[in-house]
Amino acid sequence: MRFSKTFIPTLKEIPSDASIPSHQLMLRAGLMRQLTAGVYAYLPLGYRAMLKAAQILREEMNAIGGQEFHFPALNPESLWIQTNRRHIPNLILSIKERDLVLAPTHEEVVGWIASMHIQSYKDLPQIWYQIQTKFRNEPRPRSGVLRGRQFIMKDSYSLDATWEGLDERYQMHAEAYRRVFTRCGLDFFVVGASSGAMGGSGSQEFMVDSENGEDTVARCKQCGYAANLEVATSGLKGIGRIGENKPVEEFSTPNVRTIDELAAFLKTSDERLAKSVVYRHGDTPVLILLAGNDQLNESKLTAALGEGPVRPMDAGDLRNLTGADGGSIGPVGLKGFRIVADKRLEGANGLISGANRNDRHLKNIDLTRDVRLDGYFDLRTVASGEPCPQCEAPLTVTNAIEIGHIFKLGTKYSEALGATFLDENGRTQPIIMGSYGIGIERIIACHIEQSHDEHGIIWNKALAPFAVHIIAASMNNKETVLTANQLYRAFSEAGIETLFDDRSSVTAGVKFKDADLLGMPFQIIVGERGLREKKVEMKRRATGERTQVPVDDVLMTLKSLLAEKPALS
RNA sequence: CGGGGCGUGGCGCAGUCCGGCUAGCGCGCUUGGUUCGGGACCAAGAGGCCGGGGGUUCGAAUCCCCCCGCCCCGACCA
Repeated sequence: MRFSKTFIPTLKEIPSDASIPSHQLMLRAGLMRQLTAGVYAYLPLGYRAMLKAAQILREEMNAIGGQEFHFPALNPESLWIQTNRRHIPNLILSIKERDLVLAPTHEEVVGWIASMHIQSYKDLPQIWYQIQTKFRNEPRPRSGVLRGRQFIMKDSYSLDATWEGLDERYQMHAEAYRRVFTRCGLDFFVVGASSGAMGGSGSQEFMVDSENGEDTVARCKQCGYAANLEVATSGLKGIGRIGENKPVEEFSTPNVRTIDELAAFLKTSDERLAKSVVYRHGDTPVLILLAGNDQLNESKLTAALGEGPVRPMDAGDLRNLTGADGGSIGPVGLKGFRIVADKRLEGANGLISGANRNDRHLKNIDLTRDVRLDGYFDLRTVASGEPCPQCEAPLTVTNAIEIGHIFKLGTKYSEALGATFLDENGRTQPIIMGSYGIGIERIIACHIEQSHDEHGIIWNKALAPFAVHIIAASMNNKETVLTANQLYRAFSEAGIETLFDDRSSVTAGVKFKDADLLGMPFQIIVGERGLREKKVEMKRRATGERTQVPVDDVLMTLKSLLAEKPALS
């Protein structure tokens, strides 16, 4: 395309609303503009990049037998009431004038179609996918395109007759996703994840390391263990039992509120101090016991307690129910609470915990003797440096951006929607589903996060809006214009996507700056200087390396460079 | 939803505390000329309900009240 006829509004200065590199560059390079919080208009250059990602997705989805659909974004509200997802907090945006909602995902629609037309095990398995705009009632959009209220997603759904089939479809997706992200040139990794409100039996996330990510993951460099902090575990040992088992004894702890204060007061480590944290699970008060100063992990707590909302108990309720304040709560003699403990406390004795009287604690607590527990669960949050659960090497905890998520859903949605089939024995069974998503904008933004410098974007060949950027240094020089035009035509005829900066209104300097900002993999600079020797300059954006190439050889040279396959990771 | 910041030509900002001439600066834009390989120069221009509403005042971008929008931190995150 000719630059002079293409809408590429570049910005010299950094827009004040953008704080992370990908956001700044997507605006500066004219890929997109923000309409309102979390909603972006994609301009020609940005949309081209997104189409590149979408095409890769199509190819890889088709390769595993996926069939492309286009489901409606407008859904009847009733469909979401049927699956009990209408009122999940911060999920659905709705239409005021009708009982319609904007779909945040498409399990419901898939289930609806399947319920009508999948009748026999012979109709299964199926992989249905689409690339479509999703809407979400995001409370706080942020980081440019990384968390928006409207975004484009490749979502696919597998339908199976057996659990083994689901495993197979899930595995196929995992592999397809690896190929997709590899082809996109992303440096990514896979973590075990929580299935959260989606339900289901297993899930993994595809992650990109980034300080600007809002997910936190624990990883082991030695054995490759990786998990979202929501589910990550560590090899930290339980605190076990100690020899003497004295009777429980109350003692005074004036003004002690936190575990650290208690440890300081007692002049001991926090090892045998049991921290009590108080929550509500629906209407049920719950006391959670943790070893020392371990941090409660709410995702794990939610999973352990089962269906229903989980939230911290407010201070007033706590006082009414226990007669004490936060720092003095404990499990012994506590009435009306469900009590759960972290696994590190399994069978422990000799513990110190709150006495349910302000400024008083109890010592010599034996969980097996003194407390009516509802069980031990893994409830703590892993911290950096703790031993890996698989190999004991220290774990590192870092931020990451989620670019894909795969779920084994099971039968939750098919049951709610009546999506069943007849098995070989003529029995009605719910279809076993999986769902799999990849955010298109996130692919683009993550690539830019991973591939830019102080001058601009550095596109890889797979996602670049154009493979080549021809710069006519001067449009006043006949020879330059002629050669640049010839090359542009030759490249185009050879099927090489080319952006030709043919602007006569700006100086060469502006074109060079824009070319670096836009970041196409190869720049071909046509100018008087080189043409005296019948040469043009070829610059690799990634390395800055420049070479003089005879005009007659440029096409061939480019072709071979563009054919180079990136190393598969 | 809690905390913080911001809102002034297309973009980036100053002016707001302490009210006062015609609301400034840089970039961009238009026209003419000179330049022409790393964001050129000269000259002349265009472009503003100072986020919105209400109030105080002789007088409001500036003070007071209400509202809206955007960004950041937290809560939340299919």
